[in-house]
Amino acid sequence: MSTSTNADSDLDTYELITRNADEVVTDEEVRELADDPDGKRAYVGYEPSGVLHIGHLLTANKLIDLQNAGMEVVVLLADVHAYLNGKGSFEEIRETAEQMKAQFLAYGLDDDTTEFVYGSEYQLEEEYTLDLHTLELETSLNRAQRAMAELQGGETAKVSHVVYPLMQALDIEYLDLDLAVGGMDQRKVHMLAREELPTLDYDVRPALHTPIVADLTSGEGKMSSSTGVTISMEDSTEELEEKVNSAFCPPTRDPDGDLENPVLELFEYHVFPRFEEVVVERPEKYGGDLTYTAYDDLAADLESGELHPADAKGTLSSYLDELIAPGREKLRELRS
RNA sequence: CCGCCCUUAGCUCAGACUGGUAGAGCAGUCGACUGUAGAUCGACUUGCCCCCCGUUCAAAUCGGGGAGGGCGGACCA
Repeated sequence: MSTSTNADSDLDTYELITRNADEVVTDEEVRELADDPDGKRAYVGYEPSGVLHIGHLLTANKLIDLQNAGMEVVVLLADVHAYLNGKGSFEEIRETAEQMKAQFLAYGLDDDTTEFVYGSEYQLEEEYTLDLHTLELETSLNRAQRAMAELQGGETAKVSHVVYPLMQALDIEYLDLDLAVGGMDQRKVHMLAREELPTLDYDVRPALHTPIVADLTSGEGKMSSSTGVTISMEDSTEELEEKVNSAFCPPTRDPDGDLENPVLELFEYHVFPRFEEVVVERPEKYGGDLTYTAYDDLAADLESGELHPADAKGTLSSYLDELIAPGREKLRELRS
């Protein structure tokens, strides 16, 4: 398998750190980081879940970029946050967190430069708690509400839901970070952190936000609900093929309306960052194999008609399968 | 604590006044058409009608109790 490390050598550190990011806050701060990335700490917080899905893997790709850039990575296994969100008992949450950790390592996070931290290791201590109460005092309910995660259907807003983002803000200080990473859905949390940490005399850290990939079947962007089909670590090769094949994929990078092309997005954010070379295997009657080393070339060919969506899909599912295979194997071990 | 309103398909909701074991839109599934998907046609599926007790030949519907959710309870009045 041709997972890349060397392919990134032609990118400079700043480009590597920021590639595929939707938003960098702020550019100057991140450039400063890029000047001397060694030993700098970046993090993503995840609510433990037993099986990783494509959304987790998108931020994981970014973490791998950051490791390749020389940074240290902290993965917060946010058990206390999960608890606040009603995800079960601490025991249950820990168990899924351990599975999550194993899958991240199988996926390709570097064992030596990745630190996995449980929230409960420090979030229940007195100092943290008092800081949290200070933040509660400083933050309007309205502000916290805007930063909190969207509620699931039928769920009622609880006090825990507004405490949640405040804790995320504090984590950035307590984990001693230099960079906060998250999907675009986390931007309000990070902005809140940037605004409020100084009131506790803590430093402001830059943030980097990855895109939210459009819903596979509809192509609808950002707001895509959790009802959609999602690719996960436990998908079999066949399920993966089926899901990718049923994905929305007009032969264009920019479909009408607010829609995105999810197949292209998956190539851009999941395949090309991790493979030096993408080979489209095609029967002779359709023109034979094609080889790409850059996403833009593939997208341009899809647009021009040189690459048919059906061939793009077949290729996509086989590369995704390769990415997922180690984690799938790991899950099987864990469950046996 | 008090008052009013809500709870029916995965979702948004009709149906309740005038009891007769449930409907629409969207979603979903399957075909047709496309070398993908979508769009478009064609077909199809979906229900502890929040729970318990009662009235009745018969309860989603009426009565009582309970649970969950929403809104309101200074002045203007």
